[in-house]
Order: sequence, then C-alpha cells, then structure tokens
Amino acid sequence: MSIAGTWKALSDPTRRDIIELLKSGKMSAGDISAHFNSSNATISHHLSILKQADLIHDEKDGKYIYYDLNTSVIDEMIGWFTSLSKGEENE
Amino acid sequence: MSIAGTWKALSDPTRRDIIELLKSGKMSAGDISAHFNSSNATISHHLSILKQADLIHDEKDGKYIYYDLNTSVIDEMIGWFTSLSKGEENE
DNA sequence: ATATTATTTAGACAGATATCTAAATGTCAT
DNA sequence: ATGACATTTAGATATCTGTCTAAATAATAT
Repeated sequence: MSIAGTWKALSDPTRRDIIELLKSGKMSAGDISAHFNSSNATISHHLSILKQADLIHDEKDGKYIYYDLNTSVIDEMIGWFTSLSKGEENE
Repeated sequence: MSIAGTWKALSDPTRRDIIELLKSGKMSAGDISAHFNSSNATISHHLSILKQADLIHDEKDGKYIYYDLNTSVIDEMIGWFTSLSKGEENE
C-alpha cells in the first residue's frame, strides 16, 4: 500500500486511537471495540482500513482475531517528517 | 490548533505536496498554485487549511502573500510517531 | 479614477467517508 | 446438529471534503 493510504488511514481519530491502544500489545477485535462507543461493525471497518494500510496485522486464533501494530510502516512515516527539516525528496 | 487538525490537514495529497514544495523556502500563493492543475481558489483553500493547522505561516508583502513552513508543529507530529515504538502517552 | 494583477471568499455540487442495522460467516461447546 | 459467541460484510444514509466558477477584496500602476 502507498504512503497515501497510510495517511488516509491515520486521518481518522478513531483509527489513531486504535493504533495507540495497540501500543500496549496485541488485542482481539472485541476487546478493541469495547474501548469505543461505536458498533462492532464500525470498528471492524476501521480495522480493515488500518490493515489495508499495513499499519496493523491480524492473526486468527479460534473464535478470536488478534490485531497488532506493524512498526515498519510507522518508521516510513517518521522518515517523511524528518526529511521535512532536511530538504530530502519524498513519494 | 489540535493535533487532530494537523492530521486532517496532512491527509490530503495536494496539501502534502504543498508542504514539500515549501521545504525549499517561502513562496507566494500564485507560485505555489502554478505547481498544480487545480484552480487558484482550490489551492487557496488548501493553504487556509494548512494555516489553520499551523503547519504554514503567511506574510503579506504588497500584492503578494508568502507562505512558509512552521517546523515546530512538524516536530510535534514526529513525537507522535516516535512514541509509538516507545509506549508513551498521547493526545 | 480606472484597469490590472494577486489572492481570498461564497455558493454549489459530486464523490468520499463514518456510521448504523441487519444479515452472513466462522468457531466452539453441548 | 443446534445454539451461542466473535467478527465481518452488505446496504443505506447523513455528513464531510475537494473542486469548480463567479464575485469580492486588496494593492499597484497608469
């Protein structure tokens, strides 16, 4: 997925909150959903966008699906920002 | 402006391109606009969103309005990302 | 004063997005 | 096999967003 997809994924506050939740480690879709007022379907939709953007990774275990952070894409984003002060090229 | 505003401002590819343009130094609204296919009005709208988000700063000089980067907000964003790998709190 | 140039503001509109409810899929226990 | 649980998918809808043209504001030059 392009860096544009990563940006779009992170433009929504709920999705950024999900990312911050996952800083502490992997969590099931239901547990993630429990932290928000939105329906499970809505959170599932957000998770799918984060997954498409490669910001998170999912792993099935029986009834549950666990999600965790993919830090390598996050490093790419840091690169975009740091280059702003260094005058490098991007995208 | 909140960090949410910064995120929204950067979620649009044209606005990110504007930011990258300004890496090389300050530039008038017209010169910025000349780099894009959109109308002046559209670019002006993008500039106003970037300004509200404190990502850029404007300065009037006669007929022209010059825009330049505000790097301190960019540093805030870098902080958001780097904390993801360090497990700190945000927002 | 009038015209020209630079830029923004206002209003309209098509397309994108976040959300919901309801239905579908998949897994486990009985 | 049936029922309960976990999660996703489908379809609908209201709101948000990027874009346009046209009009407004502001500065300069003739």
